[in-house]
Amino acid sequence: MAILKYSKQRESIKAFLITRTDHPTADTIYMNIREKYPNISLGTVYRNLALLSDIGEILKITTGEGPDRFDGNLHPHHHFVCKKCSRVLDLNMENIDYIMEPAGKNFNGQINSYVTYFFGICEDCLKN
Amino acid sequence: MAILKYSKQRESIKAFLITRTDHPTADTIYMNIREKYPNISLGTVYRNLALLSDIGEILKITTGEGPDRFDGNLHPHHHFVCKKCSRVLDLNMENIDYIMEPAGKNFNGQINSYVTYFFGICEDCLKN
DNA sequence: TTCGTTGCAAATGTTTTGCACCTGA
DNA sequence: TCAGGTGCAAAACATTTGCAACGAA
Repeated sequence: MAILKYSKQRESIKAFLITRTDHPTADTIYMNIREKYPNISLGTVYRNLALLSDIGEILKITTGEGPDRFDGNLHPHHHFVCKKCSRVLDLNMENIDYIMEPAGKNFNGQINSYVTYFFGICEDCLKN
Repeated sequence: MAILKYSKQRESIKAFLITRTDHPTADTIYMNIREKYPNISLGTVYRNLALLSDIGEILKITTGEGPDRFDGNLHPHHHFVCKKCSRVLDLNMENIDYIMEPAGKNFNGQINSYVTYFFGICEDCLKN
């Protein structure tokens, strides 16, 4: 990978993601960054989101429901997706990395990582 | 949901998926079904894949790398995605449904299901 | 006859890319 | 200076949808 140069757009995307816990989509990020940098383009947002998630400074969340979402929280955690309102919530659960051990049994490839998404109905949707 | 009527297109998609263990994409399925039904349209393939996965007769696999894939194997299992060749393989591993228990702790919503994808390098790619 | 299903094509939604210009180091 | 970054617009992709005709029950 090439050497990174500073860019205020990239910094601002990263800074924005750190302030949010709702895992916004590229478009939501674009709308928000535009308030500070009205000329930023959606392409730049996508390019930087891809770059940042490639180098592990943010997380890309692909749930299978709707567009990708992004997360600035690097603390290891898993996500819950509400089937009703599509909200994505952080789960405060114990580490389950041990599931990689049974996954590697009877398998001759090399397992390096995993993702888990939990689905159901969120607290708010249960009430309404 | 409305009452289902028989359709040879839908049957043939389902039958095709049962013969495959490589989790084909909608487009691959389309290409293959076309050999028997040259007039089938890609829209019909997508409609039936969505329908079949809605009623639980097939599985939709969204790994975050490339287009969705589909699986006719309903036996509970998890998938491995090769970061190098993008192949999706079945993992023959013990049941890990117990991870839903820790996931539900400290969480007030209702968790009904989960998916897990394991990533790494497949056996073939390790050799080459 | 009814209503789910299909083929076709157009539209949609999301993401990527080419290119000329800009900017950080 | 120069490679990386940006804005813009077009393109690429994957998927969905409207509609008139078709076909199963």
